[in-house]
Amino acid sequence: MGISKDKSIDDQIELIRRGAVEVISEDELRRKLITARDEDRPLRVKLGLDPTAPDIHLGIAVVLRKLRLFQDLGHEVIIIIGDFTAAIGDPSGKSKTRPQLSTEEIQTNAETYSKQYCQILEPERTKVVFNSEWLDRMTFSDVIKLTAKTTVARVLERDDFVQRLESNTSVGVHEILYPICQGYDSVVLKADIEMGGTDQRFNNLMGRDLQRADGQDPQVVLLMPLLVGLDGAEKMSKSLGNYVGIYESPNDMYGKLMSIPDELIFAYFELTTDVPLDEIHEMKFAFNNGELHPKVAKQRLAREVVSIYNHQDAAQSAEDYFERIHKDKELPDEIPEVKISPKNFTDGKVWIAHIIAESNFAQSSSEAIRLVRQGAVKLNGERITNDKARIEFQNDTVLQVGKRKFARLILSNT
RNA sequence: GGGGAGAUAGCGAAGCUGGCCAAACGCGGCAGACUGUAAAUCUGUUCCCUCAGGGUUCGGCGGUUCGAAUCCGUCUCUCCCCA
Repeated sequence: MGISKDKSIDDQIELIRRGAVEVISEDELRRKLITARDEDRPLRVKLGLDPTAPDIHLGIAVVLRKLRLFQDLGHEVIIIIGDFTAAIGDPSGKSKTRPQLSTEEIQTNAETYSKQYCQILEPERTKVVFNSEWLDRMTFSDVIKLTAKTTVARVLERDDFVQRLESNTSVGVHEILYPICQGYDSVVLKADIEMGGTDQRFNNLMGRDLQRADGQDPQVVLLMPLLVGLDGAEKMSKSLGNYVGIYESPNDMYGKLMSIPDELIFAYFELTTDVPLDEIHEMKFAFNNGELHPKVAKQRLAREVVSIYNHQDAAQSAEDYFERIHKDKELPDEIPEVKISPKNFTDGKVWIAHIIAESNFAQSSSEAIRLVRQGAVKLNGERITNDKARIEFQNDTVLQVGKRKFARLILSNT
């Protein structure tokens, strides 16, 4: 398995550039690609993953899929699990100091990652390393020598810190070491290319500085945009809950994709599917002329994405399902069962708010009462408006809260 | 080491001449209407408790008082200025 020779360097660069925000620098990238081809030496493409949120979603997939492209072009991918750096907490894009993780948490998260990235990457061409391997072994004097290679002004020039300093928020000393750690990873691995989201710009550039200081050819930095999440506002992230996980069921995935705001449709096409750019531009043109209905465009998007992570026919059945539920307003096929404990029963009757709270559709019975008062609650399709209602409990009653939350109620025996 | 400012519900931010404060307002969240599932818009809601009532909150602890987010003491944390 050698370096791809059936694609011209220009074609390769075009593929690499798809969706990318910035390549630092394209000339260096070209040079590296040429050398790789001529010497038949794969490039070492690095990606650091922070093992904080273990579920891989479409946002991270944007970068992973680009790595897959490099593999397809014959290069080597190195995933760094930032187990050591996670203990520091990446300050990128954060307005606050991040909580530090325990080693056990990091370990479990890292394992989950390893299982999941195979969905996108070719396992046999992917090397996974933990940066504690070298960072943990450094002595204090090693650290001092390393930090001497950059300056405080350099580190403090990044936006996150500037903003935090200006807004009188604390910046921990350990946090300014973060980019240095990450940059040092590149030195140790002799990375040719480092991939990342735009929020990694500073960290990745630090890698170039440190590599240069070490006499290495600095890595090319390839930055992908941060995929905007389902809310259309914030970047997709697990903690914000605006994400689509690549391991989600086709139905969930499809449904979530149908809920993105219209403005995001084409960015999603570009970043999360393999639909050729020409075709995307045609759709966008038709969309702007009012010839292409947004819903139709989204359906295509949802089908494309679902079929990347599932079998072919999954997309179609997810679409049928979606139409049935949302257009025809039928009940979903699979309604999760929720066990209701009999402890709150009197004479076989339960207070409606108890059921809602027990189904986890409300955090407290106060919240449940509010939901009832707002007309959000239905039992077997019938709206309940009396918040004091006590209902006669029957197995298989379908509880609906809001538009999307369903549960089939089952009496538990405890 | 010295001087100063501050910590209020998920976030931001009022209140701080003691009672009318479960605490303004904005954002976010949730729900209803409207729709193409959304978004935008409008409306309601947003500590807990079977709730026309009750209970626990305003960094922690203790005190003054009939009564404290509001006054006093102390502790913890953060920021700024000077050295």
